[in-house]
Amino acid sequence: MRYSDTHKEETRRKVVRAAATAVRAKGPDGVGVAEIMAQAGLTHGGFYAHFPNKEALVVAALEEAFGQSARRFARMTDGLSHVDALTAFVDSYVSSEHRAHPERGCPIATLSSDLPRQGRAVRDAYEGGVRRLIARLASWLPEDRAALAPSLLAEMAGAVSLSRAISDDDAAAQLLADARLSLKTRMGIAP
Amino acid sequence: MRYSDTHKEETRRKVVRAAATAVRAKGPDGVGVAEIMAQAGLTHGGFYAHFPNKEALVVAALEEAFGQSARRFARMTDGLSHVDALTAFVDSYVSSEHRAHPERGCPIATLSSDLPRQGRAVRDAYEGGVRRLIARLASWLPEDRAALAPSLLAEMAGAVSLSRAISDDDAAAQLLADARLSLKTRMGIAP
DNA sequence: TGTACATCAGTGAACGCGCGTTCACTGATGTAC
DNA sequence: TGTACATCAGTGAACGCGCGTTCACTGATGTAC
Repeated sequence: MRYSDTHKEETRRKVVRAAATAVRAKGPDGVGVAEIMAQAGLTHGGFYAHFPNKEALVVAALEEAFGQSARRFARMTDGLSHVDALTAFVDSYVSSEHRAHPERGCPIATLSSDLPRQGRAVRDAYEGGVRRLIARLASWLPEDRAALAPSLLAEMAGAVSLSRAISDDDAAAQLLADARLSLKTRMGIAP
Repeated sequence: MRYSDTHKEETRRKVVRAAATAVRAKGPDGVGVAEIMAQAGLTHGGFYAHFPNKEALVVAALEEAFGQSARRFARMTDGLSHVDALTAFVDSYVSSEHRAHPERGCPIATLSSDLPRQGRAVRDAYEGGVRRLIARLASWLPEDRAALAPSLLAEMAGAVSLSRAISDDDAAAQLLADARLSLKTRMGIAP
């Protein structure tokens, strides 16, 4: 083997990370293979040494994006009580910061309407990510509210998503603030 | 004039209606001009007698889609008290029926993630539709809750949107039911 | 240690296809006489 | 009323372009001697 054992794997990871950003920024059908490869510092021809086709890259990109979110939230909430974890989660998810940066945000808020139109493999990867996020959220909720996790996540993603359609920053911030209060009330952690 | 005065206008309306359905089903970038023209019973070449370009059609399609929703809700809530109108609105928006039919549903629930990536004209048409829907919703709410309209709409659209990512029908129905209850509580009309 | 070789990650030209758009043409229909 | 004409909504071939994918080739690097 003329390259180090990990060389190819490292390249693959670079491509997947570039794809995770690009897919969130432009949607699965809005980015091209060549564009992603260029962002990883490569040319498009080498793509098929790593993936059988574009769909496989989109699947990997989605898993990477959900994984990034998961790791970020795990770091952020590590060691906190359930109540503090929920507060931190809501405050960082339903935020102007998240509204402004779809390319590094939650795939649900960024890709919800693209996904139902994708192929089976992509939809499955997406649904898996959604399910894991719901499970994490449920684990922080009091037992008698854990079943609300899916509709709470829907409210969070819906708020960020709609806030992006509102060009007035103040109006968008107000929407997000109203959503945070509603969410915390439903979670039983409102001040 | 060799055709009736209204002939061309009628054709245009047919095209716009076909586009309103196709755009919601496949997204603005997922449908082709030829496909929409075929669905209106025409060939693609005639398209440019009606629209300067595809973007203009997408704008018209969005306005048509928002208009259809508006007319449907107006019909549904006509003559009802504010409380009954809100109930009817929530029950029909946050429903399994809506989840199952993006192609004739609310553009917000169907296109939220595509829209931020569209051109200016399309985003403006979308934002206009969003604003009108928020205004209608606000007009039904008690005065001291009218400001919640944007975040209520976000919760509704988010619930329908996320329910489409959940393949299990029962789990999706439960999410929608939880969302309806939450919405009615926030509106002050829960039983 | 130095040299020839083998490997394969990556390159870049080329392909087929679908799309938005253009344009010369057609033919149905209203108007003029 | 009947016929020739003018109009223009609609047709369909053709275009340029970008995209996903293929493939013959390159050249950097580890291995064998």
